[in-house]
Amino acid sequence: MSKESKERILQAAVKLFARQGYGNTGMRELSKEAGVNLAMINYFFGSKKALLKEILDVFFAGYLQVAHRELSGEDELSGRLRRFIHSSIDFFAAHCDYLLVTISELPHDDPEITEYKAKWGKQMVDTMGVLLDSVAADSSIKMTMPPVIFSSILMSMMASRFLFNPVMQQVQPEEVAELSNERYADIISAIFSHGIESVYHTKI
Amino acid sequence: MSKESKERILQAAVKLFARQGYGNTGMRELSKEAGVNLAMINYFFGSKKALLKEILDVFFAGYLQVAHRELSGEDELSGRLRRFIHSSIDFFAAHCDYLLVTISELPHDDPEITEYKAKWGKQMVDTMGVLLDSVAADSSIKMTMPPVIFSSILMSMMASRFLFNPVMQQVQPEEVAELSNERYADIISAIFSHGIESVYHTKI
DNA sequence: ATCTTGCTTAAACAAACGTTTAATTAATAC
DNA sequence: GTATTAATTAAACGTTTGTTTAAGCAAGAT
Repeated sequence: MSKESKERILQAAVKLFARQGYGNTGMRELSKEAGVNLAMINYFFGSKKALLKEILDVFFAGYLQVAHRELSGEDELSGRLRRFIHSSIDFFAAHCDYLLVTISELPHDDPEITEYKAKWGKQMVDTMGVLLDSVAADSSIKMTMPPVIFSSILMSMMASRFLFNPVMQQVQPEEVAELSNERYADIISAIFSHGIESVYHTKI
Repeated sequence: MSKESKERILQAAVKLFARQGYGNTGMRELSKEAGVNLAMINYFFGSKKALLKEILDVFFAGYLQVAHRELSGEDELSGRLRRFIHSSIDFFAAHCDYLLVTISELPHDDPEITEYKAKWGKQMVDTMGVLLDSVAADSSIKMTMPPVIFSSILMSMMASRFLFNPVMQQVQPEEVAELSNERYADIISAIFSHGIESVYHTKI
């Protein structure tokens, strides 16, 4: 039952942290949700905070893999960008709770977690930076929008659907449900690539 | 000292909730930060959760006022959109901690808070919906991107700078510091308006 | 059969949690 | 000056927090 228990704890943690927040979720509630004894959580993960770190690791490691795959191609930029956005949104949809935990805990500056986020953030920016290199080979042009800004904007556009979903679900449930991830990815792709074109005065 | 104390509590709460999260912040820590006796918090606000509600109210009420002001004009769409984005980012910068608290707590589904977020979310979408009406008078075109999606995307683009700032500050401190809010607003404005043009095949 | 290893359990730990109480001080009204 | 209201305080309320302990259990190895 070893692997099963550890996995169940992780699943329960992602679910509860996403819906209630890390700080608002207790370990007893967590152990009950996972159907596991309280002490098993610290047995497998060491501490509550380490459990959060594990979640961040799983999310970033998985997503960086997706990003590398889609951005490393040698075909034309517009196709690569479009594929990247579609795959990102697919990944976000498949790991929605992981995404919500990550984004919710992003602004908090727990000294233990901060280095984690910085480490992953750097890799994220480096990975998406190759896109920017393709758009603007000239470094003087690239100063217009440094990689950190470029990445943040694209990232938050892609994540917006899932971040605001809990609220928007209540505001206009039908409209949200009708729009597929596919079409959402198309919209983001169109807005971003045409928008970027206008910023760099370049055809993508 | 009445107004001073209540105000100091609110300021301390926004600061700590933004940096540590609502659930990770205790009332004793809060009272110490505010330089006020522990019991004063519940004396003025009733409960910890009511304090969070107050923060959401202050942020949304203030921001909706800004949004109404900038979107109610009768001048051409492009100017209105640009002004709206600039004013939004100015407001976000001036109330950064409020924004961070709001966004961080947005995905959590505390039954007491959910109705609050839905109420404000609806007003938000209604307000920004007038923009969409100007872009796409034809309702069949508007179905391409319902108001909830339109609002979410624009909102998260404008907020991205402040959401990711704590991380990006560590990744590329100089690049982040060099970019003014003014130029950031210009970038968002350019990306969004040209991007939207491409989605609706309309000149804004 | 004994030993070892990994998993699971119930119970306990001190510390911190949000909230309430009752008493005291400060300010305002009559 | 006295009565009334508002603000502030220290102390205690009962829970719940995250973590640790020590004992028990199953399974495979020697």
